[in-house]
Amino acid sequence: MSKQVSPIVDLAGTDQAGQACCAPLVCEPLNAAEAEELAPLFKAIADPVRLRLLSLIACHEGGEACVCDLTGAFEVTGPTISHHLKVLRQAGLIDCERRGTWVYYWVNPGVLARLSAILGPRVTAMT
Amino acid sequence: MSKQVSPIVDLAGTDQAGQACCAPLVCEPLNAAEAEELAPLFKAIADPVRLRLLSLIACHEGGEACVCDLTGAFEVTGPTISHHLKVLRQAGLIDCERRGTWVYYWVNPGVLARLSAILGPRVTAMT
DNA sequence: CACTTGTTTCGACATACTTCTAAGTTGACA
DNA sequence: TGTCAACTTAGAAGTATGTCGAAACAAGTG
Repeated sequence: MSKQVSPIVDLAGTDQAGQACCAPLVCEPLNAAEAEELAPLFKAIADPVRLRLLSLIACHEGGEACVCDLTGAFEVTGPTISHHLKVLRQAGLIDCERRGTWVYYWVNPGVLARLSAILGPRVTAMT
Repeated sequence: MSKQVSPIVDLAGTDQAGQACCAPLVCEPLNAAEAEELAPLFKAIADPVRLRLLSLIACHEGGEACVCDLTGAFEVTGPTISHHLKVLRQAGLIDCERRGTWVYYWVNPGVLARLSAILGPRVTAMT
């Protein structure tokens, strides 16, 4: 499951072919395969710590944050933060890179947009 | 069927007071309280069966579905479906009503819209 | 090289979750 | 009233998750 830029990203929300892959779940029934694929993504953000981590990273200046910027904002230990970052990374929601002593994380906006589109009440047809 | 809007609904996505409650998490950092409140909602949809249940209910004609319409679509037993429906209901994502022999479920669209807005890349300022 | 700081991995523990079978409840109908 | 069908609740088993402390790994500095 090599992270890097994952292929999931191009399913951002604008369904270029009108495929069911991005239609809001209120528009047409999710099939089993789609549900099996989406559930782990929602599971990744279904934790208060991970939700805040995601938000902190996304809002941090430059769009990226080093682990040391994040650890201080929580009451949990470093290893726990590291574990949660790993979960988010394995889901494809964030990516990271080591630069010298520090490891920087940034959000993969396409995946987030896809989840938003799935839950969206209607296709936001704004070009 | 008129779907009895619950109080949560007015947090739909258009933040009437510019409150942090509805700003996308990529815009400003989620605080601990908000994260604690949102995580259970995401957890409720972080399961393939519940994701499909939600979708099946939302897409069913009339916007509502009886349990017997849902059970057949899954490989799990009736009690398991009932359990998942309860989880969705307790999260506020769906509501139900007994009418005679059958119990009908419908989606609370406001809650879904709120989650979508939280994940959304930017406030969709379309009036 | 040794030492310090930043970050991840490992192993363990308690808690929570998914699913099942069995039994209970509610309402329709003969 | 008795019986059947639709659902829900209760209890149990197996698995997954969140958290920690200890230890390992990585990179800079003296």
